[in-house]
Amino acid sequence: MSLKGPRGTQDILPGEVEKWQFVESVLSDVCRRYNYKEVRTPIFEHTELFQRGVGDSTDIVQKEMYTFEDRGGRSLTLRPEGTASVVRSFVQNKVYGLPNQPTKYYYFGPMFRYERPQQGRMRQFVQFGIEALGSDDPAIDAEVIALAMNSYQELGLQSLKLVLNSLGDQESREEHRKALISHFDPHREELCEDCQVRLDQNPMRVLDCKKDKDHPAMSTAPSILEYLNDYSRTYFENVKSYLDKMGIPYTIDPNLVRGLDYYNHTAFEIMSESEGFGAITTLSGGGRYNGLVEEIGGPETSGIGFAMSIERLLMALEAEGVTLPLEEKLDCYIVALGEEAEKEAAGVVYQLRKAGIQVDKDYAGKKIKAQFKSADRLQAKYVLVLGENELANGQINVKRMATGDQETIPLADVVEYMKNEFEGEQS
RNA sequence: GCGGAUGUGGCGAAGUGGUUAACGCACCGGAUUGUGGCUCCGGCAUUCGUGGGUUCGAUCCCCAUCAUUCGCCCCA
Repeated sequence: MSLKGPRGTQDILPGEVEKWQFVESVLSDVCRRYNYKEVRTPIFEHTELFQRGVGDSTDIVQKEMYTFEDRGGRSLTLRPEGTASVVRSFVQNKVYGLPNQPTKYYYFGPMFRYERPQQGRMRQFVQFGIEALGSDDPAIDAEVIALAMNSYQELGLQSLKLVLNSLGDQESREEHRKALISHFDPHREELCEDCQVRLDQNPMRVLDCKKDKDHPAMSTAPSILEYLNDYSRTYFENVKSYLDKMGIPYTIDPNLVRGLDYYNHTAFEIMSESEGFGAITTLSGGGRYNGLVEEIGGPETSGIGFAMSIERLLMALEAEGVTLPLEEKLDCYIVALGEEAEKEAAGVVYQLRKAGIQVDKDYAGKKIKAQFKSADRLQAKYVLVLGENELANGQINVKRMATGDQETIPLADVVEYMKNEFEGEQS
């Protein structure tokens, strides 16, 4: 094979795609209950949107974007995440002016990052995410987290860990930033190269460096939580108490820093604690991004959201041995014998399908035995046999595969008969 | 961007410097003349990721390249 799909992409074939459809339907239904509406935005945007939205100093913008120039000389980028686009859409369509704020959206679709693929990391991957724009009530932070946890639980995941932190507001962060710099600066030379850069650009990110995590200065580093001003502290306390009321357990991690620049106040990640999940344990992450809407050119509007990777969700389901309730059985397979019967069978198939029954037949000219074998492999619930004998008598043979019972009925009644069979089955 | 592992027919997996490259699964056909899941028999014929080199000769040795995969960084 000379032509393969690009690196880090995958085909999702039947057998696997049903899982995606199922997951998608469950997530949509959770959103319906929380009253989040679907929004669909383009998968490419002006590069500038991500530079401003996600942040110039982030890894995503610095080295992971799929950026290209179109024929008109515009710089476009395949979206690396969903929030920037949703916010852009919110501003562009003046959604902030509509009644019924906050605006609660969800989305589902492919994202693109130029990275080295490994387990749970693809260059094209699918995210499900939600955004709540226009409220700075801590209750909605809790709602977003609840929706995330609820989604995983609904799908059957057990080994989850919710990690929570507050990054504070602008003022708190500035104080904390100063404290961090004066704390780490004396040790500057002992830190890894990346951290030396981080110390200048975004000292908070030094905290979640895995290379330097054992450095003595790490454990004594000033925590953001100690630098929260009154508003930020109260806000965080309220978010926690809402979670407590809902009975959602969480772990506070003052070192949880999200990789995107736009986060403030509430930040959270959900990890899988399942054995054999692989090196990457983060299933989803999110947080508050007050100020992002203005950054994109809209009115002062607060926002919070989160995104999960469907690939990682499916990995977690696999790791926990969760089996999704997927229907694989075929309703009905029709076996036709002889040229006349073939023609007649085609009509029967058409009528049954129009009546809502799932039907398939042989198109390879197989003999009866082989046709039955196909039916068996497709896990057909019923096999209808139409041969010369039946044709001559205006009848058709109906076999229930699970039991092997069969009976011959008038050909004219077959649609009604099968409809009754399936109605009975569902009740 | 860095490091390790791997690359044989649809899939899984042996193997050797030298004529016909095991085997298992799957698939197709037959034994069974109009009825599936078991058994038996047969078929699936040239291909050893790609390019170059060493050699009388390479799937097996060397180099390069590509791809897959695991991990680091970072994230979803």
